[in-house]
Amino acid sequence: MNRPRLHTAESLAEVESRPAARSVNSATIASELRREIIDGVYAYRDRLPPERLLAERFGAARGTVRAALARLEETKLLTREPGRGAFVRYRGHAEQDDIAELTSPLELIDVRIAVEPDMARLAVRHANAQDLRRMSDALERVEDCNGDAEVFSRGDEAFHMCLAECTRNPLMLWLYRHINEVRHRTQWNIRKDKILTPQAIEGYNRQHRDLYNAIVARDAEAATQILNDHLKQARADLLGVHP
Amino acid sequence: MNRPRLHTAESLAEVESRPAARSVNSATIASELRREIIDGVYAYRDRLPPERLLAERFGAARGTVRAALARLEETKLLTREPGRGAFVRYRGHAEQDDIAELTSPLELIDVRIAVEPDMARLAVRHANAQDLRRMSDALERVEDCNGDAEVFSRGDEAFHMCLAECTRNPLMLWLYRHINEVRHRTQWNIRKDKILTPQAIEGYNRQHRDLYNAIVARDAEAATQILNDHLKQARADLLGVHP
DNA sequence: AATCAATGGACCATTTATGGACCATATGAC
DNA sequence: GTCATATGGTCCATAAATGGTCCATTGATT
Repeated sequence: MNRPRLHTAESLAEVESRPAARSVNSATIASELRREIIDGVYAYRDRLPPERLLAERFGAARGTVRAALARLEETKLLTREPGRGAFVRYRGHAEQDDIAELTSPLELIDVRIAVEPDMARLAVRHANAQDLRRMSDALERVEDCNGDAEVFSRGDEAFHMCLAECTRNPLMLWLYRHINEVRHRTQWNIRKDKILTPQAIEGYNRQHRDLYNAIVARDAEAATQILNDHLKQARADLLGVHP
Repeated sequence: MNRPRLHTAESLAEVESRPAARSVNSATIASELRREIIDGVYAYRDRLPPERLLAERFGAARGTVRAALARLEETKLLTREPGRGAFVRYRGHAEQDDIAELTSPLELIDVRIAVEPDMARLAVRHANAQDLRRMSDALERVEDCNGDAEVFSRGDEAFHMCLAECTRNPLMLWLYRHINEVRHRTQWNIRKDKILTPQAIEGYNRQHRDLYNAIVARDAEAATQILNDHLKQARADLLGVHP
């Protein structure tokens, strides 16, 4: 039946909900909304109430609210999209929110570049025979993906997870589990098909094999270098797909 | 969470025109369901209520709920199976073991050596003026420890935390918060007095100052190198106290 | 008097939500 | 096995919501 047609006669009842004294100017509205955004009243990617509702709430005209929103948009706290609404762009406290939702693919790869090369060094130092066997298994599985982006992606995750296990460092393993979780759950995986062409997969697999050999040979410098190249390449592929 | 509308005295005027006084949009529905999944309202492998029921609960059309569910499925929190329902795919991290208890100081420093040097590189790339100011403040505080190991230790934690914030990378920040938490809570802190002699503290502070200057100068290579030396020294000091 | 912000109203283009209907599959009762 | 029911998957035409824009008017400050 009839849906939200809110702003009808209730405006009369809302006389008290706001001070609504003459402090109705765009600046105060902007600062109040800014505070609410930073305080997390509206979380990252949440939609703010429609301009018409905000106008009612602040006892101001819609144009005034629009001026306030424009300020917040300039400050990068908001983005506004015609027909859709105003959305929070400010990424507040990662502690309470879903970290996978807050992390962009570029930020993810930057973290991986920071962690994994030296993780390979630790892996060389601490991997035992059983670790190497598991790594070899993972390597074969990811090489058997036949160019399927989805299968490769899962196998790749498992392979890198193996590397983390090779370090035999519980904290490192804990950290990488979470990195991998973010990687697995990041919504931008949509681009995978564009990035993971059969040729790209072949290249990645070659690097995987090289990395495995370096670890078996206990060549820490080579392993670090290979993984660094591997991730830098992934970063370049990520950037190259859009602009 | 974000219920801007307050349902106060609307009862009289609102005979029937509003089944649900919320701004119904697929994004908020998705956000609410995601929160419930992560909070464990629906556990791993649980089935969510049927779409038609959810639609009723949220006062939205089924299509709107479906849009929200589609989003959750993209981020791998759900799987939907025709004829059966929508099932939670997210495994809440059991967090059974306290990672701080499982980590030795050597393992901790190994992880820090892996993470922090490249973290400094990201900091150089992304720090803004406000970040640098905060870092400068932290630097002064840690330099004012007067050789007190405990005070230095806390200030040092804050300084390195500042560095993590300089990266402006939410995932990196999230990870380093946990590294720092482990560092703070690890019980092996007993050796601190043996390691953190006034002379050692002085040396560390010199490196801190150098690191800060390198970041201000946007010299990524120097910053990386300094932090690497800094942590390698800490590692050596840690090992040197025992053998 | 001039200026400037705010107001209130109207209209536009875009996007989303709605309310059906029908289908295919899965599950359980018989 | 058969059937009824429940569930997700799909499609469609319509309605509603939303930000973007313009404009004449008002009120306060300068």
